[in-house]
Amino acid sequence: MGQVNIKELAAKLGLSTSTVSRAFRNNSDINPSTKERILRVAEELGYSPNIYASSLRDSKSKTIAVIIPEFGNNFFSQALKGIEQQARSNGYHTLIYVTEDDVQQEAVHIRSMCNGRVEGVIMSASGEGLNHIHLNLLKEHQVPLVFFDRFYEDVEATIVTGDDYKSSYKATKHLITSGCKRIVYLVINKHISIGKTRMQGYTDALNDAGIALDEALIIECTNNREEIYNILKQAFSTLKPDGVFAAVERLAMSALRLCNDQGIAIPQDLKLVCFSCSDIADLLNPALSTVRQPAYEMGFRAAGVLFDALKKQQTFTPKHIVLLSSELIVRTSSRS
Amino acid sequence: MGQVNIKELAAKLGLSTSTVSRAFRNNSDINPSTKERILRVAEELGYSPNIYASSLRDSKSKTIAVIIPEFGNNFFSQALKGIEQQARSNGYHTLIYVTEDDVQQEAVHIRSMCNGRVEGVIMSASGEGLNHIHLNLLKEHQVPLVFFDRFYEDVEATIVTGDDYKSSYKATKHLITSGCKRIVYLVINKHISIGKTRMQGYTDALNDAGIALDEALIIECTNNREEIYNILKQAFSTLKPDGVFAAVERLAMSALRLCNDQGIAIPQDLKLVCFSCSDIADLLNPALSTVRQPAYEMGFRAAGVLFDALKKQQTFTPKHIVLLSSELIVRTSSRS
DNA sequence: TTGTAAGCGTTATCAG
DNA sequence: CTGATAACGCTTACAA
Repeated sequence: MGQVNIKELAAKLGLSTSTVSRAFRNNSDINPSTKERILRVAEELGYSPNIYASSLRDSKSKTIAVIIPEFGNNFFSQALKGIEQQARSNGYHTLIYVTEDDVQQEAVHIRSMCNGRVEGVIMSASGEGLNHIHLNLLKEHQVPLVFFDRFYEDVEATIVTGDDYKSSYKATKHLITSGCKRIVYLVINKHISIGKTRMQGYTDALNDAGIALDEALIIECTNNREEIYNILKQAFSTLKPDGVFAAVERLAMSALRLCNDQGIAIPQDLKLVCFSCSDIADLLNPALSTVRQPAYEMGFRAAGVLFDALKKQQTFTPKHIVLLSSELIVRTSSRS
Repeated sequence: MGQVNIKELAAKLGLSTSTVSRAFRNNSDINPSTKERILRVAEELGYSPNIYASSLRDSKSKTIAVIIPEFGNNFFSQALKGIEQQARSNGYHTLIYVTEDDVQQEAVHIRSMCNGRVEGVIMSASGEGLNHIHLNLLKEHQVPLVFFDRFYEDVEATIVTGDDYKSSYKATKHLITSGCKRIVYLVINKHISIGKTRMQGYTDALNDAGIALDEALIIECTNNREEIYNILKQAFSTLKPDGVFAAVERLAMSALRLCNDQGIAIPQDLKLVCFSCSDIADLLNPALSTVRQPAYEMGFRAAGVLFDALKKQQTFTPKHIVLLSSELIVRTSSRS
């Protein structure tokens, strides 16, 4: 690095390193004019304190990490936006890690965070509810953790998530009252936290309406667009559903595409509702009924919880769940 | 931090700190069995080398920074995905900074990167082409920089961007040959790099078709959905356009919404084409013609350039432009 | 193959 | 208000 360091700067100024150091802190006793002179020359020389030395000195990194399962969908980018904004206004730096839905990756990332790199972690879980000893590392290293959206139930940490059960129940009930009898549930993985919770809302709504649960109507998909399409094509042709409740946006989009291709009329032949953070659901053909999660707010709040803990010097966040309510927005795709 | 350090670990093992340190490096001379024993006990005690101490020692942070103007749109999340993936496979950490289209913020972020925090920067510019002395800081501190999408022409760095001029020309020409006579150009800011380049394609296409440029048809919008809507409403009612070319997705979506609301038939009354990375353009009402930028690839390539430079120990990236071609996908919204 | 020791750039403490 | 000094935890010559 073509870096000037504090020693050189001090030498050039005819001062000690301590005095120079003080110029960069706000609380220290220092002659205002000395301070000003130091800052001016520092500016000229392009000096600023090496953060690794500082961090090493007082084990503060002013950095948080965000771990998410995937990237490039509306939900996570909006949540991330909320987190980043919160971090920025708290003067923190934000490291971002993607797991691609792989718990192994998650573990790798977590491990890389236990050497003081970050002061706290915000994450949306990738795994299934078992196998997360890797999170104990954070506890051991006293790095506070906050979950958002997807979480591990047995890990002690604050959770900020949506009222998925309730909204799923509501969405399913809405389909039922709109006349649907054979409602399929589309999900990536019915065992992970959100897939599971949302399914529970679905099954309970069916149950309460006196509709027997047909396991065949629960369709597990993948993350790949072509695969999803083919799975749905196959499933729709054999199952003849008249309603679709999709746990994630991507699945609903493929369903929509399939219906358009196959001439299945929405909402006449089939009604469709899904979880989605898309801001153009109203422009789709037909306009899509959605359960809209407050993604931005979720990120913002989760980060807020973390920074509160950090301010209080807490080494963990209390086991506590913050439920943000989602909104069921009925549009053409599920009108009766 | 409840951190074990190398000294304690060494003591517990009856070894010196150097030997322990060697166990964590791959190249050093060390007895394999000693190494194994060290690693095992380290695991037990939850030890891993403090990265700030390491970074301080050999001024390597294994971290890059990404600076983007905004968050939560398809383009940047996909680009980010490409960058993150590249970083991950190179064993680097990724810091993310958002400027909210504010050059001041950009400067603040840049400044915070010149103390060794990062080894390189990938950024999409927020400013207008002047006023970027703040980037000299990176050069002074020998931190290599790569631009993607939006750049500053006078800054020496590699640029990875789309062939915006060509695609804009093509898109506009397509509208013209589809019969449009009064094509409006929607843009957030016609002076910044992409807004400007895309406008050039638009004006040249008009020109080559013998259509006189009408400045009134260039409509500058904001970033706010309601404001955009109102601006367009006003503009459309007075200008009566029969074609729309939007420099960014968001503007086209508002145009679409407006037309839907006002009963302006697309493509009969008005044809619409826009830059967009949406993967559901085909599902819109009507299916939207788009210029699709290779966002993911752009991020991936930009990061690739940076890591190449890093591997070669270069302190800068050469002034050089990589143009990735966009694809004009004609759908219903602009069919004649 | 292992140990010793210097030093990376800062800052808190203490003394002046 | 300013200066000297030790320490943060690690790595790498160099010595053994």
